[in-house]
Amino acid sequence: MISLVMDINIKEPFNRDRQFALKRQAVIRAAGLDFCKRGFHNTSMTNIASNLGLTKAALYYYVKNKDEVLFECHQQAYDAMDILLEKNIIGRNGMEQLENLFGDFVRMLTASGISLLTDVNSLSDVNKTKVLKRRGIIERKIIKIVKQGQSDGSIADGNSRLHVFFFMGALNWLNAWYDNSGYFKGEDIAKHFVKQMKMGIAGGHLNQAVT
Amino acid sequence: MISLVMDINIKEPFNRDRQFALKRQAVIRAAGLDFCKRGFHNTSMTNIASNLGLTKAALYYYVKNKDEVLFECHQQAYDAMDILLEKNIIGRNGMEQLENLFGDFVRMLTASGISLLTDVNSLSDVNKTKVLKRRGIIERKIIKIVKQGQSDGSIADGNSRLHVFFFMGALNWLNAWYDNSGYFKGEDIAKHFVKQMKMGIAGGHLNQAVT
DNA sequence: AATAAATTTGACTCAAGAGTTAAATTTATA
DNA sequence: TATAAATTTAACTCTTGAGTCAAATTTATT
Repeated sequence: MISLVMDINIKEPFNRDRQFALKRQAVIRAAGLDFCKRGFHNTSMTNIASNLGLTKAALYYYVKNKDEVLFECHQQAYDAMDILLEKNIIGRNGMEQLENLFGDFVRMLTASGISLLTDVNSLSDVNKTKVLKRRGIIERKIIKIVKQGQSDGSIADGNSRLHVFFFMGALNWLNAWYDNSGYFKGEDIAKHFVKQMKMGIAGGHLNQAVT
Repeated sequence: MISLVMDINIKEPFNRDRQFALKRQAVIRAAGLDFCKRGFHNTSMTNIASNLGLTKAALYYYVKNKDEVLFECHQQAYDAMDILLEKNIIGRNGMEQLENLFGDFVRMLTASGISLLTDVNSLSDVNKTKVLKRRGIIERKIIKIVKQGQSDGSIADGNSRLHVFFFMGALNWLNAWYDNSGYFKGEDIAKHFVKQMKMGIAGGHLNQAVT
């Protein structure tokens, strides 16, 4: 439906609404990195602003308050995860799906500048409820994949919830220690983590000897 | 060297220094649980005090300031981990040692009321340095066990640091979601987690088919 | 009973940081 | 050039919570 006469992309940088939205996104992402590195309460709005080369007043041109910023950080991460969940509904069996998904999670967290924050208690009550609800939904989707894998034999029996909590712990912790400029390259971590995740819960035909 | 005439234990409750120390420990532990549940900055000194049935002023009879409380929480966890590291230097091979150790970690965290906090950035610079140093030492001890396991063949090749970061992530995350009164019993989690940790990095003779 | 320790009461100081505002200035758009 | 959007400056208000303090009271110890 895109007309060839009227090129949309070339006008993009002149679309102010679009620019506003992009800058807002950048603000959230930068704030997320700050929160991840120093913690929500150890990061002031002034900090966030000056890390962006901005002023506190300018920051408030893009966001309502600090609570909204934290909330949007969570949303950003969950949006990304939802997309990856959508993308990875394919796969020979539960395990294959899970491998792709988990690898994508790691790649997303190490490459996109999106932070998977765990500080839910610093949110206002309303937003905390929303975030926990959404986290629960994502959690259940992952558990569903695991259960599917247990049905098709690609994933070992055992409490599916604990299976998931274990490797999602690795993911949450990754976000805390991972450093862009550090020793490990994102892709290497992804490969390693997928393998360790997989082996940890691989189905019976792969681990009869060990149980 | 303990004289049989002078019984030490029976006088214990009348030893004021000892009572003071015990109460102080209880304060730290209670604070740790609060920090774990709501976060350091979302827990006021008044909160901690009233959760103990005390008054803020009484709290300051036992601790110097809030920074000290957070610092001692970390110390408490690391003291416990050090003891478990000492206890588990035995074992047929690296993996067996690691299994015992990891299981003990889980049991300790689910049973003792000791919290493994991750908020290091809310500490004063001096204490943050101390905590990170100590965490590094413990990390290296665990990595050493893993490397030993890789030598004796009980643990799979691959970056030992990533091996450790993966399952220690599960441990840190456990502390965030575990709830005393919740669905899972500590011992069940321990058994499950040990298994999943083990399978994730089991040595070649156990997982040739999967690599 | 005398003394020391443990704790309460309640009022207080102080600092940090969120959030606001208005006016001036710069930058982009048409 | 005129207009609207983006940003700065700088000063300001308000709230929260850490930490202090002194005097009174309760509890344990000898």
